[in-house]
Amino acid sequence: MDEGLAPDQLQTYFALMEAAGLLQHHVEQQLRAEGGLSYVQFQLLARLADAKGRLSMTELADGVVYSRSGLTYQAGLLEKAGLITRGPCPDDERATLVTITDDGLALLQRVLPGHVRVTRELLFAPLGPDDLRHLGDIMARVRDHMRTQPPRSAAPRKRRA
Amino acid sequence: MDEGLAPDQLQTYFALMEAAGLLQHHVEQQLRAEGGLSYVQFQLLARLADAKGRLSMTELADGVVYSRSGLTYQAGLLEKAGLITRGPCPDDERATLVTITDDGLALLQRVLPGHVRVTRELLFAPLGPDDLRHLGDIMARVRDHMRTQPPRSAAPRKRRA
DNA sequence: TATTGTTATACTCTATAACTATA
DNA sequence: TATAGTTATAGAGTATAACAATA
Repeated sequence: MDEGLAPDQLQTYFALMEAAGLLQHHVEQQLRAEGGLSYVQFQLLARLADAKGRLSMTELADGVVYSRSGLTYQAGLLEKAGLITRGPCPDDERATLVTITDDGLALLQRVLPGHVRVTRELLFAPLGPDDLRHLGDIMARVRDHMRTQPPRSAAPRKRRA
Repeated sequence: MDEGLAPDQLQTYFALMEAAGLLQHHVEQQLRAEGGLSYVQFQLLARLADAKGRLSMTELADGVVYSRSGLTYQAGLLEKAGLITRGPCPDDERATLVTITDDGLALLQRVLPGHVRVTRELLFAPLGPDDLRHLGDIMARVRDHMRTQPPRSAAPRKRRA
């Protein structure tokens, strides 16, 4: 099996992508309806709430957004909504430190129950304790592996639509 | 545990979402670079290739796109690129039947090896045979469960950014 | 020179509603 | 009336490149 995927690999891949897509779609609907947030914005707020201190723009972007300007755009929206603040960094005057506001934390709290509800009903409902253990172990390993992969600068041919 | 998620559930959920996001991002880069296709377009072509016959627009949209006009837009692009054709349906004159062209099939073939390569290197590299079996079984069950869930018309409160 | 962040801009994609035509 | 598909249009989001300021 040097090239191509075995049939069970292909099925697993497609099942994973479809399930993740459906889950993300439902979660985005819930976040939008109950908090006016996109999933990216939710991720940024959650990351800021987790890192109780402040994060630089670069640290905040990591893994969530794939371009500098993309984060500047989102941070602009969140700041305008009063959910975060941006300020100078004492250590490095080039950097901007981002902090979540009390309103931001409150919004996160308001949105979380529904978020958890959707996740539980859609993802965990059909799984037993063993499934959960296996899935958590596997996905943690996969995620860690992906994080350490080089950005893969591949860009060979290019044609068509 | 009637409300909220256990810590291991939360970790599993986040690991799944991050891994799926990273995988999708890499796959999209590869598809764009080697075939000029978005992931949605790839899904549509793959679905058409799989269903060797023709599919109506509604059948084609199912699960991939969440609005009628979204599919019309994508189908317009694919047709303009010569990858699909649209024609009338004998059974139901309201419907449009979509077919993948030889060029569409050829493009799919050209893109598939790289697609498989990314998937193997990113998703399957860190997994053993048991992992693959577990993951395939779990995700198939989760996907099937999600498919049968009602569209959940929830849309309670609505505020903020 | 390299890095942090912003801005300007163009582009892709999606969703809503209005519309046509057929069942 | 309900359904299949298209169109018009507006809005959100992303990426590229050029830029300013600091390391």
